[in-house]
Amino acid sequence: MTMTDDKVIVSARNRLTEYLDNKRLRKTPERFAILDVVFSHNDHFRIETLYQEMEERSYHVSRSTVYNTMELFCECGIVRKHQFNSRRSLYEKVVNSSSGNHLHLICTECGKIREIKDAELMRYIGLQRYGRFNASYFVLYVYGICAACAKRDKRKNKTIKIIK
Amino acid sequence: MTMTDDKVIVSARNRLTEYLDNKRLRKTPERFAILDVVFSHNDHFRIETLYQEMEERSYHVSRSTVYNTMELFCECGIVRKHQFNSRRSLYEKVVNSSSGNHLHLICTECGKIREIKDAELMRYIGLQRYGRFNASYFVLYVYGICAACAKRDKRKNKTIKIIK
DNA sequence: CTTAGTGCAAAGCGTTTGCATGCGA
DNA sequence: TCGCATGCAAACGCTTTGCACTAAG
Repeated sequence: MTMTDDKVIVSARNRLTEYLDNKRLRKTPERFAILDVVFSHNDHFRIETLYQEMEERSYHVSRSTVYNTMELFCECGIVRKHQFNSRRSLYEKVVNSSSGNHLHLICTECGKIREIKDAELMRYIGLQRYGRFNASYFVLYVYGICAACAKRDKRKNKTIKIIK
Repeated sequence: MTMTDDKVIVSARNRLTEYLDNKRLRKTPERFAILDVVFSHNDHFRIETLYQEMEERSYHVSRSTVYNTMELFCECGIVRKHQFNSRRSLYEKVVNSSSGNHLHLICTECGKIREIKDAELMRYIGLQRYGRFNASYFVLYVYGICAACAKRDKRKNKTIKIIK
């Protein structure tokens, strides 16, 4: 079930090539260079991070190109864009059709994001039908308080009570 | 099960009052005036819209106050903030604990958002447990192509084929 | 009387846009 | 050659911030 990193990136390159062929778009070196950097990440990443990493590899691309390319990747389905907070977007690679359909636990206090795999729940959601709406993928965000923050809050509340 | 609009707003004012009391925050007239405008909406709305509507009512508040207040309302749980696209945030009122837990169908082509109520699915998701993470609410976004866009795409593809 | 809350304007910053240039097909 | 892509810098627009002032408790 699990692919090696090598196979994952090769598969992604193939998917991109196929998509570009279908849409009659150009297979520019920039697109494939950015794809490699994208797939070196195993968690969420920012646009700016990608840009910096490209610079570190001495492969210069403009920020515009990174933005354009990430939009293309989204349409192609090899990455997914998230808007957890208003300021900036976070992206994540999509290894296979089911890898993107996980749920995110988002702490409303510290903002930390944890991914959870729940195959059964995901299957349940995936089986739903929404009339004439043609669903391609879905995202489940669960907001709440993470264990660390809950612990901290508890301590703080105790202190306050003692002071009073 | 359904409350009249009057009861909904009264209930919201009470919830706000209680929250402000607990947190030892001030019950300013601005907060309650904004609350009224918020609850005049039955769908998603923007910050700027709230601001304009306050002006129309000849009740001037600064944009900062609207932003501050909406953040307070989020913490209080009477509104929910959504980041469907990167540009701006959309808000919606939360009438009761279950009203916020619906799913959003988001068209990736035209950006239109439709809300769906699926009590069974919502209950199923709500029953899940996530270890030490204390879940308070969740949001399900389903991305895909809406009926209108699908129709338009179909037409367009036909035309292209004919031309070729 | 204290200080949380408000108003205003400016700053911040991720993202988009316009246009000249470059390069894949 | 054609026009999609890229690079660069400026513009954009939502949101945040700093500071003086106001008013709730």
